Amino acid sequence: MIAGVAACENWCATVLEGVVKLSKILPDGRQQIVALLFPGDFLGRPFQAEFPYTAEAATDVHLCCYSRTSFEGLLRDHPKFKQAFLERTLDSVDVARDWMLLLGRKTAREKVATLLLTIMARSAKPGSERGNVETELVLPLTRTEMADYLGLRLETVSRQLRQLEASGAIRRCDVRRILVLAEEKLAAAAGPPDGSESLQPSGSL
Amino acid sequence: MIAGVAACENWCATVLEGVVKLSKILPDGRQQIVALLFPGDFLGRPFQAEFPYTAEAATDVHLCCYSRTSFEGLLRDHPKFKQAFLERTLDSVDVARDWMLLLGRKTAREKVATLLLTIMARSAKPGSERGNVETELVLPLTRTEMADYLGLRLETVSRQLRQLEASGAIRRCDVRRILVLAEEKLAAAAGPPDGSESLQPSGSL
DNA sequence: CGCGTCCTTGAGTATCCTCAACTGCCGTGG
DNA sequence: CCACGGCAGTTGAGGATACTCAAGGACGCG
Repeated sequence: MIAGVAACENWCATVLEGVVKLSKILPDGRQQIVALLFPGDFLGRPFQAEFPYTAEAATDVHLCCYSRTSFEGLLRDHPKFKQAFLERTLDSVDVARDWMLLLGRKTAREKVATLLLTIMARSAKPGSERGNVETELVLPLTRTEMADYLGLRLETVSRQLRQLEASGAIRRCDVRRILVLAEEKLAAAAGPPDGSESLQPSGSL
Repeated sequence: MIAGVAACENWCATVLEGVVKLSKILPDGRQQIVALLFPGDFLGRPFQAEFPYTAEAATDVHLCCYSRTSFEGLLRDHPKFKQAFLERTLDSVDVARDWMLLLGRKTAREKVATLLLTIMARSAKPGSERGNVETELVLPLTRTEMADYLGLRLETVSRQLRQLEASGAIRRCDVRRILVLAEEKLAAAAGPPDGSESLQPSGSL
């Protein structure tokens, strides 16, 4: 179990529990979270000494760690494993580019609503078939982190959450806990769906 | 040689000449260019029937095309090739995430300056060792396309270019041709460099 | 109890967007 | 040959969204 910032140059890991954020930080303090890693996601950068991000635990995290070189050996020796890793990496590209659309072209309202839907989708247990009942979702991020993920300021995130609540889409039970009252309203607030929806949101890097 | 929009579901290609833009388009018309493909870059999405982007020629383009399945066969049968493709794909993730930082956290000025530097770097001939002389660079994009890549409006791009000219960093010879008078000024306008600079800008997807 | 962190809310503002007019260029066709 | 329309770009005026700054509340911890 690890909490805090990790260097992540000579090792890789699989997230077992919790959420890890990957971010880029400018010298002047501006920060952009570039990915959220949920259980099952891979953390690391094979075939390169430099790890080009800052990895930080967003919640308490359990990792399954291994050395970078041994992971590279695994990829070398097991074609099927390598194939799976390649497909995951291709998915990571798609996920990053989806987020580019959000960062570049969506309004603050749409950004926040999209984030809630994304967290809901990714933190759902794979097996649990949820009906249309109200879903409670636990935010793994602070307001500042949400802002850094969405390209907004924390005050803006706070205000948009309040407005989503006013619209009846959600209810803020608690700072970290949000009840999704009307998923369709939330989806509407998230803006028009991209024409080419990817099927499975799996495989972050 | 191909110009126009391509479906790109059952084939892949390598860009031989020209520039291809990959974009995501929302039903309401909002558009985000998610990658620019220069000569040597790969175009396609193996292991998936859906191609999740719109590919469009930004300039006249020469492609080396092959069927998706045959490319997948190549990956299957040639581990070294697969390795190279995997590393390129990993680089693509990094490139996309670098751009996320730009989209989420940079000002209009910084965005435009960064774009110019990026285009300069990517369109430089690999062999040509350029001294500190003034470099002329040819934009492969219209103002609208630059805006769609940067998450701005075309008017804003136009104004920022004028201001960069006023600052003495560049000179607009022509709508499409820009003379970089002072690369260090341009770099300054592009904002603080990211702490973890990747070494080679190669390998888009 | 006091302090620090996170969050909320308000007031004022700046950046970037919207709308609109105008220019230059180019290809078409009278 | 020149008029015309369309497209790309520039520029200006005005406005909206999101930011900045600031104050205050809630909560946890020493």
